[in-house]
Amino acid sequence: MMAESTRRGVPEATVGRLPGYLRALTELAERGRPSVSSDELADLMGIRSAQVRKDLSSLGSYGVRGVGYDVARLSDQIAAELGLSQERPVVIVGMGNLGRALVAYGGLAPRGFQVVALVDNDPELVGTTIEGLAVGTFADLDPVRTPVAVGVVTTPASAAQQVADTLVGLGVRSILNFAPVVLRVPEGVHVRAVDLATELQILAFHEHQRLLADSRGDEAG
Amino acid sequence: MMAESTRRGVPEATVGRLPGYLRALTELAERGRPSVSSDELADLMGIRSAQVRKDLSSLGSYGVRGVGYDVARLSDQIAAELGLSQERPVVIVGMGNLGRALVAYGGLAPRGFQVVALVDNDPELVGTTIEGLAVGTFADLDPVRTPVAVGVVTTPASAAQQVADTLVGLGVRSILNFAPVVLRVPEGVHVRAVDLATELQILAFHEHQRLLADSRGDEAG
DNA sequence: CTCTGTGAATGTGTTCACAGCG
DNA sequence: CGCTGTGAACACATTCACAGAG
Repeated sequence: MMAESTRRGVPEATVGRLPGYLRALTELAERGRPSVSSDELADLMGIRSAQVRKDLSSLGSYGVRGVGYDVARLSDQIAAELGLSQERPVVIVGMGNLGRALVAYGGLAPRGFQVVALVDNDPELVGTTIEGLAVGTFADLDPVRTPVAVGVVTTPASAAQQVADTLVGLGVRSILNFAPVVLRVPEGVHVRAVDLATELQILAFHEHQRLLADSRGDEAG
Repeated sequence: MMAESTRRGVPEATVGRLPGYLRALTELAERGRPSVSSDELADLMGIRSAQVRKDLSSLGSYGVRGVGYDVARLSDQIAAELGLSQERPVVIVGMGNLGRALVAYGGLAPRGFQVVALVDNDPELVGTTIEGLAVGTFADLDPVRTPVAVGVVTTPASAAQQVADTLVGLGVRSILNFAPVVLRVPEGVHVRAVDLATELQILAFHEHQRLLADSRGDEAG
C-alpha cells in the first residue's frame, strides 16, 4: 500500500510532464469522464503508458487496478504537487511585442498566475495602460506591497541580465527568460529559458539531417 | 586525427545546445576574439567544460590542445551542422498577439530564417499587412511557388491540430507549436512545443518545493 | 481478466579523471 | 606546462515485462 515515505523527489523529467497531464485531465473532466487509463493518458500525451504509470506512481498517486485513475482526484493531486493552490503573482518586464502578447494571453489566470505588474524603461511607455494594467518602472515596484513570485523577461538581450539582477534583488526566485542570453543568477534562483531562434535551429538541424539521409539514400538506392 | 567516420549521430542533448554555442561564438567573434577554451565557453553557457568538450568532439570538431577552439572555424562548423547555410522559409499561422510578436521579432533573419507567409482564417485580418507582409489564407499558399520549411503555429488550441494537418499536407516537416495541445503528426514530421503556462507551472513546482523545504526546516530548526 | 505499480534491463546524458598533443 | 579528447564511472530516464490488486 505504500506510506507517506515514497513521497519526496519527483524526477525532473516527470515534473516537466505534470503540466501536460493536468491539461489532459482538465479536458477529460470537462467531458465528464470520471476515470482514465494510463493507456489513454499516454495517447493524449504522445508518450508510452509505462511512462505515465511511472510518473504518476512517483507522486504517490493511487490508481485503481483494473479501472484506471480517477480524473478529479488525480487532477487535484497534480495541481497540489505543482503548488497551484495559491495564486502566483507575475511581473512582466519588457513591453515590446512579446511582452504585450503575453499580457493579452488568456491562459495564465485560469492556471493560477496573475499578472500584477508591467515594467518597461521606455519613458514613452511608462504610464500607458496595456490590457487594463499600468506600465511602470522598477521603482514603482514595492516588494512588500506587490510581492512577485515569477519574473518574465521579455526585454532585448542587452538588458536582460540587468533586469534579472533587479528581479533577484526584489526577492524573485523564479525567472522565465525569453531573451537570447544565459542569465547568471545566484544559487537557488530558478531560470527557464525560451528562445524562438533556438527552437527553430533545432528543427533546422533535423531537416538538414533528413536531407543528408535522403541524398545518401538516393545515391545508394 | 580522426577521419570522416565519427561524423554521424550528434546526441539530441548536444543538438539542443548547439544554438547556444553558436550564439556565444558569434559574440566572441564580434569582440574580435580569435580563440576560446572549453572553460570559457562553459562559463558563457552556464555548463561544465567537460560537457563542452564532449559536445564539440561529437561534431568531429578540432580544437587545438593547449590553446582552445578557433572561434570562426567552430562557428562555421556548428552553422553547417545546423544546416544554416541555406535560408529556411517560415510560415506563421495565427495572427493574434503572439503571431504578430513573432513577425516583428528581429532575431530570425540574421539566423537564416525568412518569414515568407502569414496565415489566418479571420476575414477581418486576411488582406491586411503586418510588418510589410500580407496576411493570407492557406488557399493562397502554393507549395511550389512558396516552399515552406518550417510552420509556426500560434493559433488557439482548438484550431492547432487542423492547422498542423494542413501544414503537413503542404509538405511541411518541421512545426513549432505554441498552442497548448499535443499535435499528432505522421512519422518523420518534427514538432517542438513551446508553452508559456507549462514553463510557469514548472517554475511554480520548484517554488512550492522550496516553500515545503523551508517550512520543514523551520520546524526542525 | 484488466489495468496498475514496479523491479530489472536498457538507453541516454553528464561528470570525472587523465593520457597525450602542441 | 595548458588544454583537448575520451574512456570509464556515474546519474538519470525510459521501456519492458510481469506479479498481483480489484
